[in-house]
Formats: sequence, structure tokens, C-alpha cells
Amino acid sequence: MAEAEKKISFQRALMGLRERILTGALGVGDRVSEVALARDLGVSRTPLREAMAELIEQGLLERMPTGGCMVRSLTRADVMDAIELRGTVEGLACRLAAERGADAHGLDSCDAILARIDTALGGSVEQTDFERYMDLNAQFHHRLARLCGSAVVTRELDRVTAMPMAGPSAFLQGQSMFPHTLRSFVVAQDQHRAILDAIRRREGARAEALAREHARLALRNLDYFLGEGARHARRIPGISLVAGTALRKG
Amino acid sequence: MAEAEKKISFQRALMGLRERILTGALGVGDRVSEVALARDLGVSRTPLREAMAELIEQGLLERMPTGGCMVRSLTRADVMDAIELRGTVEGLACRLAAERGADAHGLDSCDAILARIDTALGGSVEQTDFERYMDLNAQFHHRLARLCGSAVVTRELDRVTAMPMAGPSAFLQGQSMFPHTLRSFVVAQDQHRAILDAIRRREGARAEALAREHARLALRNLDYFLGEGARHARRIPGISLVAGTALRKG
DNA sequence: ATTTTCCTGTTTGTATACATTATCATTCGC
DNA sequence: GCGAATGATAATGTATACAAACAGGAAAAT
Repeated sequence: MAEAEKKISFQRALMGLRERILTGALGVGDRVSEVALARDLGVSRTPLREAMAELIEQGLLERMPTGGCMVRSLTRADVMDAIELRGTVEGLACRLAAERGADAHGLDSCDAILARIDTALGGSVEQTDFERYMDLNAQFHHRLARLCGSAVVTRELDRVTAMPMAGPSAFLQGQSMFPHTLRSFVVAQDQHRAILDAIRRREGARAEALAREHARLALRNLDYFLGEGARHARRIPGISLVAGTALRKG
Repeated sequence: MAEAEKKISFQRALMGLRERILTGALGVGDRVSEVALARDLGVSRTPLREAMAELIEQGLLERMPTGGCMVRSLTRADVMDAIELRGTVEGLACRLAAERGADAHGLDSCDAILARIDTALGGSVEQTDFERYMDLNAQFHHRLARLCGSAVVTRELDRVTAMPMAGPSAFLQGQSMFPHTLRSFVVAQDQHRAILDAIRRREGARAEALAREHARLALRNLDYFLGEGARHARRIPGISLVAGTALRKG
């Protein structure tokens, strides 16, 4: 505890536990032992328990009826529903932004991010800055969520985005570049532009429909990594939580 | 602590704190003092802090940047957005139920509840069993949320329903019967039937649109109690959180 | 008179101690 | 031999003790 980053024990507990779950260090169904983990993470049980409550909210852990909690097992259907849910709430945010009118500054900053994504994409696989795309994509969705000006909607969108594998960048992390990836990036970028256009024209229904369809791109990625691309799935954090994926520590 | 219902301190803390917020015993903007409240509620700080975290999630409290938390202030726009959000997620649940097919047993039990609501409504103001309607309405929405068979969606719907003033029964509690209330009950019941019909016919878009519009009935109630019906607002728990409502303790 | 600094009382965040409850293996009974 | 009861063990839920951070005010200096 005399370290430099003793900052806040709660954050250390949260990040440490989250990482252990996503990397599979804690396997699906494993009961999370408070004393052992607290010792490993170098924090007390109190902040660890708060972190556990947070991760239960996020859907990474589930309470056991007897007390305590375990790493949650996800099915493909769970992730699919979480993606559909994210698309729905994102759709709501975009519809409200269109109907109520988004402020020009916010729209412009979204445009700016899209331009930078164009640059990052280059035009061929070799010219694509993958890390940069991932970062900018997350930024765009973050900004987009705030265009509607509703704290309630934004807050909820942040929540569902934090669900395991449901976020817009869930399948990008650690992924290297495949040809099919680049094509999906091009499609996604086109959808980004169409969504902004719809919001500008105050076309709420169109903005909503586009946002929903855009989220479903993630579903394709999920199925890719659960199927033919399974050998690359090791790089996707959290995919070991999905039942049927036999990736364990190692 | 030697009482009969020492059951679980966490639940006592949660319910006690929630009640004090909704009844206005803790005013908007008041800082929640942990030691004082723990003493009043007869629990320790530990379960109280967990309850506070829960209520922060539900949107009744907000963290202060300095630490600790205070009773959150809501605007009409906040409640309106929460209602719209609830309608959107309820719409998703209904669309999925229609598209994927709801099991016959669940549909039948929804029918049964609707029949009992008919009975509770009677046909005139005098014949209406108000308490019963409120209870059955909550039951119906609870069942409806489960028709889609998706734990992820159901869970999220339960969450947004718990948001202050956003639930389907938020404006029913403690309300006595007014003529306009009965009319809105009749409309709501008609929408209930239409939603179930759409789900049975696998008409997803219709089910979704109906669920959204149904939620907006709550918005009318909100505006009634913020406007002409303000003198009756005292009975609506939590409405004192809405800025502009000058209802305080007493 | 105003501002700044320091002090003190209070409050939160964290750690740990305690008690109740679940878990598991062993043993007893059938 | 198998099942159920039971006791040892370990885990969670709760309470309290401690320390660091914050708020608020008084006093001193400009």
C-alpha cells in the first residue's frame, strides 16, 4: 500500500478483477473468493466487494443464490441480445438527436472524427492504422451518444455499451487486420456518415433504423469469431465467457 | 439488532433510504450523511453504502465529485426521457417476443391478468378497485417483459422500470380515482390487448410501436401532476424530486 | 477590509475483526 | 452399500476501528 499508485483501492480492484475475468484467468463458473482475490490484488475486501457489485451490474459476474458470486457464463444469444439492446438504445439516442435537434458543435466534432477515420483507413489493408481506427471508432460512438442532449439516455447507453462484447469496439481490440475486417470498416464508416446525415436532416426514423443496423455489424463479427475465425478468437477479450468457446488460461 | 426482522441489513438500508428519498424526508440536494443515516436506520455503514451505490445506479442519488452523494434533482425532461427509454426497451422486448415467438403459457397468463383487470375496472368510477388495478397492471408489465425470453432484455427492462417515475405504475401509487384516471385506464387496457394481439400475430413492428405509445401514457400523467393536478401531487412518491415541485416535508 | 493560511472537526474510504451461514467430508444409521 | 445427519471448515455479511481527505472558520498578514 506504500506504492505510488495506491490511488484508489476501488479502481485497482475493479480493473484487476475485470482483467482477470476478461483474460480468462478466472474461468466461467468459478466462484470469486473474496479473501483470496483481495490478497492477490493487494486491496481489502471492502473495495473489492464494491468492484464485484459493479461487475455484477455490468453482467460479468452473477450473484449466487447462496451468497457470493461467480463468473457469468454467456451464450451467443446473450451477446446477440446485448448487441440488439445496444443498437436499440443507440437508435433512441440518434432519433432524439434528430427530432430535438443536435447542436452544431457536437455534429461538427463528429464530422471531424469521421474525417480522421477516413485517414486512418487509408484505402488498402497495408495503409490502415488499426489501432487508430479502434480509438476513433470508440470516440465517434461516445460523441454520438451525447448528441441527443439527454443525460438519462446517454447514461443508459454507456451502461449497455459496457456489457460484455456489446460495445462498438468489442471485437476490434487486439484484432489484427484481415481483408474482411477492412470491408466491414468501410461499411461501418458509410453507416456513420448516413446516421449523421439523418440527424442533420431531422429524419428521426431513418437515424434510428441506421443506428440499429449499424450495431448489428458487431453480430457478424461475433459469429465470425465463434465460427471460421475461431483460431483468432484468443485475441478478443471476454470471448472466453461465451459458452462453447473452449479458451482457457494459457 | 435483536429484532425479529433483522433479516438482511442491506435490504433494510435500501428500503429505508429509498423511502426517505421518495417521501421527501431527504430533500433534493441534501448530502446523505453516512453515519447519521446508519444510526437512524439501525444498520452499519457497510450495508448502507451498498444501498447508496444501488440507488445511485437507479438514479435517485448522485455522487458528489468530492465524495459522498446527494439526493438527485430531476427535471421534467429527465423523467420524460426515462419514460421514453422505458417505452423503447419495452418496445424491444415486445418486438422480440413477436419475432421470436412467445410461449403459449406466458401469453395465456398475460391474458388472464388482463381479464382480471377488466373485472377490477368494473365500468364506472364507483365500481373500480383502484388498488387492485395498480397491482395487476404491475403484474402485466412484469409478465410482458418476460415474454421475449431474453434474460438480457428483461434485466435491462427491470432496470429502466426502476428509474424514478419511469415505471408503469409510478403515477398510480396512492392516487385516488379521478374521472380522467378511469378514461386513461380504459385506453391503457386497450393498448395492453393490442400489444398481446400483435405479439400473437408475430407483428413485431406493431408490437414495438404500441409498447412505445403505451409508455407515453405515463408522460400525460406526469404533466397532469406537474400542472393542473399539482394539488394532488403530494400522493405521488418521488415527484418531490422533480425541480419546480415545491413539496417539502410536512 | 480582504485575503490567505492554518487548525480543527467532520466525513468519507479502507482495513480488519466478528458472527452467522453455507460447504464439504465424514460418520452413523438403515 | 447408500443415504442422511452432523460437525469441522471456510466463506460471506456486518460491524467497527483507523487514516486520509475535505470543509469551515478563525486569526494573522498585507
